[in-house]
Amino acid sequence: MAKAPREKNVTIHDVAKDAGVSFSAVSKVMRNAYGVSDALREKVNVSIAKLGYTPSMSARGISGGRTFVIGVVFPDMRNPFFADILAGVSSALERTTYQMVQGIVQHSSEAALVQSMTSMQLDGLIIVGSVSTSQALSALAARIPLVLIGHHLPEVSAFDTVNNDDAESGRLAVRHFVENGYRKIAMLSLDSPNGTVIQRREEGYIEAMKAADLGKNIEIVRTPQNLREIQGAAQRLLSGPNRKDAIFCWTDYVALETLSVAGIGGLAVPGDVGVIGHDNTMYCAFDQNSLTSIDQSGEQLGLQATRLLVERIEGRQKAEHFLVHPRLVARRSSALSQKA
Amino acid sequence: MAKAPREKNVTIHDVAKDAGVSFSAVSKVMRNAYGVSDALREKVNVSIAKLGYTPSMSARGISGGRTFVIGVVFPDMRNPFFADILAGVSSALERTTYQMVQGIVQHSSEAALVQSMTSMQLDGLIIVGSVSTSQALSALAARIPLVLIGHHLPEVSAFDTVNNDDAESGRLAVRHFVENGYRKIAMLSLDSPNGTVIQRREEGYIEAMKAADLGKNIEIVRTPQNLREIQGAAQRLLSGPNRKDAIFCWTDYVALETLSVAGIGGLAVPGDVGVIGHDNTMYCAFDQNSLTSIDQSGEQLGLQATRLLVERIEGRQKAEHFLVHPRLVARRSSALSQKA
DNA sequence: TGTTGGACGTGCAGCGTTGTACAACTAAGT
DNA sequence: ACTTAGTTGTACAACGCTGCACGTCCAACA
Repeated sequence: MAKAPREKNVTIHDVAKDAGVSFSAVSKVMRNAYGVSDALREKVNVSIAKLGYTPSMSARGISGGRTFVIGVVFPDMRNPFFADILAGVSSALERTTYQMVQGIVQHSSEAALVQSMTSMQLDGLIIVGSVSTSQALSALAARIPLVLIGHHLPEVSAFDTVNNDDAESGRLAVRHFVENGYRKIAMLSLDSPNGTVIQRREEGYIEAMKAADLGKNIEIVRTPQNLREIQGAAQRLLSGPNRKDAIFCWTDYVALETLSVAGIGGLAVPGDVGVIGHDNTMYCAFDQNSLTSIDQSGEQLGLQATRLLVERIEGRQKAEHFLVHPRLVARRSSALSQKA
Repeated sequence: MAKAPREKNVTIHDVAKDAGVSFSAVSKVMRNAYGVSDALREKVNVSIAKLGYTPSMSARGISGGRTFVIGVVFPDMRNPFFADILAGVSSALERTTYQMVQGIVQHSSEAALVQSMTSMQLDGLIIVGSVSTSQALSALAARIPLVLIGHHLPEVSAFDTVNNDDAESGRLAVRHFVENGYRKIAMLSLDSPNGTVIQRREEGYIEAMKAADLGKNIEIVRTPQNLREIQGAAQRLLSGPNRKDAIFCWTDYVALETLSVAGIGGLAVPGDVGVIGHDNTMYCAFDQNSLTSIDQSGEQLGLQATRLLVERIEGRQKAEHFLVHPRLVARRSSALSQKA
């Protein structure tokens, strides 16, 4: 328990002493405040550079100033889709003074993580795929600027949202399958506490199935995010007398697992079964997968969310809701009709 | 620029007023300090629960206490290997009071990110695949408890390290190829500013090639982390008169790309070319990849790093260095000899 | 020469904690 | 009743900043 002796950080006082000015003057320079002569600024900057001073975020935060750090919270780090979102956030932040830190909800609860981040006085938060209620999120939004990615609930006004049109995703998949001659189209969906995103995708699937007069073929199987369970579900859909000839998967790695199960079971893709994934992550394009997938442009989502968040930090009050339109990227895994 | 009116957070003072005690008393309860009666503790806890009080990390940090938050910094979020490390960290933290936040070096420099995290008064830092010099890291370690994953430089004493035996990885790959009848074995490596990890892997490869009397076949191609360049490099290795019959890739997605290039080029795996990846990430097991890979157990690395970091935070001074031994997981992509 | 006002620096009161010094009270020993 | 020691709670000075209220100086103008 003995505390190791740590080097003291350089503070604003050290800089002030070195430059021979008051510490408030240094603070003014740091904040680009009014009433600083060029001479003073220069002196202070020299000392800052000499001593390698960097301001303490904690102190900034506690005394009401900006920390210029935003947080991005997401549920899982295995899905490469989140990397796309982060790339968008990252590039939106590139020309600003903001830094970003991430929080991944794994064992810890979303609430606890968000609590930690809030109490670190971050300037704003982007939460991806939140499992909290609108009510809890509104309460949170009263304490910190907030943007949600993947939160479809009707007309929240305390925070902004950025969404893919997930119903359209479902419709796109079904229509593409139908155009390519598939009929017994199932959906492999997610058993999730955060309903809305996946639910919309299911609704789009159902709607398009009915529109194509395939209502009797509708089958949705929900599994948790667990390879074993996904595998089992895919196996069931691809065997027995009621075998499906096409599967729309809620995210790419489920689709890749489905390809794997089909291969092991001796089924040809796309001949015996078509597969469509979601998110168009980098693995789709590999020749051994050649997976048709629906692109919701994670990068766009991240970019827009960041734009909205920064606006909000700068003072915007009125909520904005941004919708991204998905597009289907066709590859071999759904190309029944083109098949020789 | 108008600042939105935000709800004030509940502070230790609010709790004190509600419970009818001094604010110091509340602080004592929070810190489990000596000299608190059960009655007092009870009263305070009731008020805390009632008001939903949570301490401010910023204030804690500034006044020298623990924040119970550690940071994990890594270079990239697309490589699923890092998810394995985080899973390890996460599970090591599960039974403790520590929270974790992540920082991903993308556009921002590692130094700037680490600076931000340090100035947020995190209790400790784990850096994965650092590009900083040992010298800079030692300086950093003087300010904050530090553990490095993937930093092979000799005998640093200011911080702990956790490493895979990367030379052994290279040897394992070559030996396995040789045992399976491959001879013209190339290595697809990384063109990286952080040399040490990949360099060791290359050294292991070279050493084993020489030991197998294949020194004249040694060929190492380094590319940046960019699918286009990787693709080009794989294509070159797999065509022309000097075509290789086996490729050891520094990480799995490079190997998956190599499988893809082989497929497009009409080469059979494992018949015409064998492929081995590194990290044994989840995609290896899919039937369409069935990629032999070297498992360095990211989860172990994360687990051990976290253990060491917590020890250091609690006061350990002497450096420790932990080495993990890799193992090869054989799948179809390298099974030349077993081929019918 | 006196006055006004703008430009520039300084002083200081917070911000929400930690942790130490200290006061008040209690119970036991004389 | 009187000291002693232990136990419990309070007061308060940090910590490193922000941002406002002032004080000082100097130039320009009447």
